[in-house]
Amino acid sequence: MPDGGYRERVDLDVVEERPYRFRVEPRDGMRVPGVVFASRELLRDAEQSLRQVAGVATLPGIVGASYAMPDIHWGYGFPIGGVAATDVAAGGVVSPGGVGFDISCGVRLLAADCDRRALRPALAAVMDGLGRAVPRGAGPGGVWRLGGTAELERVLRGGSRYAVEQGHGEERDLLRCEDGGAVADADVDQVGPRARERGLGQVGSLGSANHFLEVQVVTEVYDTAAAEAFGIAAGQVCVMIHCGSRGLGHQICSDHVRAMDRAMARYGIEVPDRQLACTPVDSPEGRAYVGAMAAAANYARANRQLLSHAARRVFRREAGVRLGLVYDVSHNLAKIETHSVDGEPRRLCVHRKGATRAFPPGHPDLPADLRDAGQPVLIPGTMGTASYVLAGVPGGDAFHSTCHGAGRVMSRHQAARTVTGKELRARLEGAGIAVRPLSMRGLAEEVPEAYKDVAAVVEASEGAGLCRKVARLEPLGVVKG
DNA sequence: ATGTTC
Repeated sequence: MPDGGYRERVDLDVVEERPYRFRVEPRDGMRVPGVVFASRELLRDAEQSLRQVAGVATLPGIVGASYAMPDIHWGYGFPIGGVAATDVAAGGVVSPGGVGFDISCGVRLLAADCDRRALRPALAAVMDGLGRAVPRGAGPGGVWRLGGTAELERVLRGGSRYAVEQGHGEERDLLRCEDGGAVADADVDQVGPRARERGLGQVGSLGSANHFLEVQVVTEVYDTAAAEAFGIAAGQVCVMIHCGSRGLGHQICSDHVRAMDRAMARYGIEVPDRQLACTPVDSPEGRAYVGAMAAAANYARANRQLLSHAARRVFRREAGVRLGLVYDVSHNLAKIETHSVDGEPRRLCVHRKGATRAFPPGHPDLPADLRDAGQPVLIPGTMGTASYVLAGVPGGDAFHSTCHGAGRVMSRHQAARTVTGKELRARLEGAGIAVRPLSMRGLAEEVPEAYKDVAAVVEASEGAGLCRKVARLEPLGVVKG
């Protein structure tokens, strides 16, 4: 793997254009400016990430600006929170670093047909059941044992749709999934043998780090009409699932970064950081990555579908409660979308890395019952803190994108030095939050103080005109790797 | 994020 990272350069010229919007003036090969939506407070110590915004602005075919969301922080090549669109017909590139290692990492929210008071007597049994039913942590293990590579290929092509066809969900679920539960352009031939091997045993598993399954309660509704359209109300119990494509997506990213790093020179592409490896979307290497990435996207969706199904079985058995899907959306993905550029419709490759698509009300790709409210945007908070449901807004900037969550401000090592897992568990249980961790070390690494304040991220996103708040949720129970 | 450094 190329070992990149920006070298120190002269300071960037960053101008506050208006509240929650900063502009990075073009220089040093930048083809477009940088535009960062954030507060001054959220940009504290963001120098490295701003340099990454500037680096992304040098990519061939980039249009508009190199954008970053309020939860911007340092990532591989692109900043996490980065959004960049390239013009496919004008030699625009696709870059695996613009998607990230956890391809199609995302969030799914289910709403229970009960409120927190009704669940209370069964909560401990539900949490115990979830603790047994939800595979998690590093390495293999998943709720679904795939028959072999042929069935893996059906998952890679069919995503949530295939999982539902096999009995792991309801037909209605697919109406509430981005892209109906599967993207169409998966090319399984571009998924290498190691990725396949790693993917075989992990369908239906959370993974580790900031991934979680939480039982939550809606503690505040900001937009009653949108909340009603989404099927949530104050006091209602929900289940939020945050996970991605596990080792399969990680391996695909590694494989295709390597291939592009080797091929780039042939296309005459130079980038200021090897981690920005890319080739034109319309090239053999570009098409190969896009096809493999789409396969990983479907894998991640099937993963969330299977975990939903596992949670449903536990809720039905332990509490007689039914879970309906609110929405499922990714925050690490590149998609070919049509957007207006200088008044002309253009086919763009929109990279969203730690950024969520946020279609406005009336968008034709939204299901009819969500058309008036706009697309639900699901923001997972840090363990033990609040999560949010947002909605897309008219005129949303950055190709209809908004934030994805709280960014880390403390390293795992640093975090684990501030508290033991045992202490943190006691603190959470004391606050009325049931915890079912796999590892105490892993729990300590996710101490809330290791992250930015998700409420500030959401405020800045709304203040920047990228989305609006619909509801706030707080955890009743956490299942973690 | 990740068979947490091929």
